[in-house]
Amino acid sequence: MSTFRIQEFAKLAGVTVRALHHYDRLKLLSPAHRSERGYRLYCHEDLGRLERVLALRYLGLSLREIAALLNASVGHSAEPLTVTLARQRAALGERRDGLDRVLRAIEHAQRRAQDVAETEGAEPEWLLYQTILKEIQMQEATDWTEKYYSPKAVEALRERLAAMTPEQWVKIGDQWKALFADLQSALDREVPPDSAEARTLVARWMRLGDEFTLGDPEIAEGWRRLHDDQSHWPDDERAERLRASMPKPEYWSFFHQAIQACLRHG
Amino acid sequence: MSTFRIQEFAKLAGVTVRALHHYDRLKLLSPAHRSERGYRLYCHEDLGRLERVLALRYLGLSLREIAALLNASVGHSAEPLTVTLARQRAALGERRDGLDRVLRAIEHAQRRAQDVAETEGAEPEWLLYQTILKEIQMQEATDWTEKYYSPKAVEALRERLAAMTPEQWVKIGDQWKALFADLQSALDREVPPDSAEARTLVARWMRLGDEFTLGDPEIAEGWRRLHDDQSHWPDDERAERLRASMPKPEYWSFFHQAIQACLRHG
DNA sequence: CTTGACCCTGCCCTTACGTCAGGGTCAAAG
DNA sequence: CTTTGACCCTGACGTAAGGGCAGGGTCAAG
Repeated sequence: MSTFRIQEFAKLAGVTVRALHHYDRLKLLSPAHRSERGYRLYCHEDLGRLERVLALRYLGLSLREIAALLNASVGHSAEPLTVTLARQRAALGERRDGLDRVLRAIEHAQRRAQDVAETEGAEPEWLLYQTILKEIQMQEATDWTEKYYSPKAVEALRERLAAMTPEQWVKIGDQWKALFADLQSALDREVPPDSAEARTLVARWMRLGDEFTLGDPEIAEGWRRLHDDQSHWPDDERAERLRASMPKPEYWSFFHQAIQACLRHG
Repeated sequence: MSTFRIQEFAKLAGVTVRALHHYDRLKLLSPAHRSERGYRLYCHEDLGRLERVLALRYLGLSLREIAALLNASVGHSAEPLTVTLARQRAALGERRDGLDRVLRAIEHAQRRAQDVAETEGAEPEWLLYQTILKEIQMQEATDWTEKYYSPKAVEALRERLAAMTPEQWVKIGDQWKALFADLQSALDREVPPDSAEARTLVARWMRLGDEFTLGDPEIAEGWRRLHDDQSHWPDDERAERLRASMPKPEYWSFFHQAIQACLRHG
């Protein structure tokens, strides 16, 4: 049997010498023999294994997964290849969809940039950022949250999102954040709920709420359900962000106290 | 102005505390102030900058690129945002296309696996590997190499690739590799070009050549042009692999010597 | 005997953070 | 006054898949 030194073998398979070193150290592909001086000597059979490695690497599997798969055939077999294939297909499909969304966001921003450049000449870059941010928010807000809204509300929400310009959307988001910041500040300073400041905060809150729901009770109801069911939200990153964009319980209680104080005082 | 400690700020923006530490160390987003005990204190303005950072991160820019963009506005301006947008769009588009190719390869392999399972019951996994390897080869062989082939040859090649089963394709690749290995071995052992062994190697070479070109002189011509123009190949990774799948100059010269010896000896 | 082309191992570098570890700060509660 | 718990800091190490370099050994040819 003819053997190959590492460089020849690397060229034969189209990989680098360094990668072969790496695979050897990971025990993913060790050469059939070593020369008496320690040189790696690969044989033809090693080429077959390497090609299997490269095939799986092409599919985006990690070297650890590849090792598990290839070593499974000799002994304690793990997962059949077909299952891995299906899982990887799903994962890659999600990644592609994510890329698609980002691409759509870029295209959207580019169109807006062009419009603005044509009409005004100047290029306010913040418009681009707003466009992208809107896209992020939309993506984060969808998915599993929909199950809290009635079908009619989902429909209405979609229409609303599509109809709003990014400026409006981002402005609303900013206003909520500013409101939360001011509420936090009020809580920190222990502003009493029956003060004038508290009343203005309540007024802002209610105005913003109307701006979001636009008076649609179905949307308001869905949002309330979504908010109240936080304990059942998935333990997800998106959930975490959504949680951050929700008023905290302290804010709610301050809000209620302020309203009641307002009612009492006439 | 109200300020936020790091955790509040992180929740407000939907990122982790550690990420904010990271951005601070990279001087990508440093808080407006520090408390006298060293606590980071973020202000409302920082939130705007952070949101720009997150928008660009969503587009897949590296933090280094983001820093360059955001710091460019204050001082030595670099590249306008629109240019970055266009470049990133192209890059992401390529990545998505790559994912699409991988997904198609997986689907292809899955279909084959199902066919085989239905007809034979058993599941020879190497068939799946072969399917994937074929896909890799096809992808690597396309692109810029086409310009060496005449349009008719390109057409013929496409048809041929589509018509061949993966087994055939992979088998041919393996046979070439085995041939190269044996040629290398013959060269190492200084097998004379007029020996019987050399003659069988030449015969294998010619048979394989016929199997690839299937007698189409346009394909053979294009392949020769492709081979002879290696000095002008792009300095690409794909080119490197293709180079590895080409017979080396020594092989060619051995091949010629053997043929001439064969002609002389009758 | 030297030169040049190989080969080896081991260590540090990359991205965008996560994960401790060790130690300081601060407000409320005992 | 001290403790407790919730914060905060910095710094070091780890991640995936190798790239790059350094220091040193091997081997064939000139």
